[in-house]
Amino acid sequence: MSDDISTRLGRLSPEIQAMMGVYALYWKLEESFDCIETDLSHQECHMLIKLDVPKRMGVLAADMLTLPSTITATADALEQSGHLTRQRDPEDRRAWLLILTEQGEEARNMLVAVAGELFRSASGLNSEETAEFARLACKIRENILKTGIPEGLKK
Amino acid sequence: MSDDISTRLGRLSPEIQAMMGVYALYWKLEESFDCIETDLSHQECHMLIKLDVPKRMGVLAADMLTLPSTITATADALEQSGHLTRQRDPEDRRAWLLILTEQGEEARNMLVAVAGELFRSASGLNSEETAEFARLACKIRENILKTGIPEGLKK
DNA sequence: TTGAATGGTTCAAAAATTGAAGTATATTCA
DNA sequence: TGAATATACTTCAATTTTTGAACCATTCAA
Repeated sequence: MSDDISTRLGRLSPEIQAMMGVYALYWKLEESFDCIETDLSHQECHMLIKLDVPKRMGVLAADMLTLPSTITATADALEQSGHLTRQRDPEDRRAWLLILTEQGEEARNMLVAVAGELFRSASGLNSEETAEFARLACKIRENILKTGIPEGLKK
Repeated sequence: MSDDISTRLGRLSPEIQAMMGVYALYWKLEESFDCIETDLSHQECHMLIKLDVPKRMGVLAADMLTLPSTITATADALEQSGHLTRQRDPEDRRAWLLILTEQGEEARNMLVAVAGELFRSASGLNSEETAEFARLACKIRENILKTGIPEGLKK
């Protein structure tokens, strides 16, 4: 039964296999986020996890591949709930730096711990495989942050 | 500048590094989907790609970790646009099998080809790394399809 | 053959995302 | 210098997507 799945998957190109794995993992992780005891939205969780150090909103928008207006909404919510504060970037007073409060730090630590646990149980990989997967994932992430939209595919 | 990113990422656990890579890749791929010349929604693209062989709607719902009602809506749209047909599953007449039409097959082939290209350019991995990544991704996907929600995290 | 379970549908409410127009600060260069 | 342009973020209304509860039809179990 599950061999069926394996054999069918085997016939797909490695790229599509990789993509399907990524989608399955993403969807699973998102689903699991619902189970975390917290009243944060998914987008709010993502932002908290990304705020390991203060960051500009524009940087977050680029990183999360979303529009500035979405970042504004999410930051508003997190500011409202006391998880972060806005502070003008002294380097460029047009920009805001988002800075976690103590409460925000606590929430972030909890999320990072739970997310790590989620990855372990969702992926089922051992620590060696996890390390290898992480290595490639980092490489991919750096490539994505470095490059824009692939040529020939712009709107 | 980008060393900054690398060093910061290096301090995070492999699990979180893996997750961040997965999120970056997922977001990038979704963004790139917008650039594909087609009037299919993302969910419709996902469904087409998953329909390498006829599948029940329930199977798709489980696979895409979404609600039956979402699958119904997506299938309606794809049926409307002539990409697939519904056919009662002879094994269980409550269930529908979703079967691609010729037009659906064509669209799927195009999507699979473009998606492969997207993965290559977004990830920046060479073919050896891609194969390794795909291997782990398949393993993860199988684990996810096999297991339910991780214990202790149910609502 | 009746009651419970399963596979899918409907539809209205809720949530998330978009995009265009606006404010404030920076930068450019005539 | 200062006028024009670009950048960083905000606002808000419209669109899109997702959710979830009530529902119908078929199957399974006793």
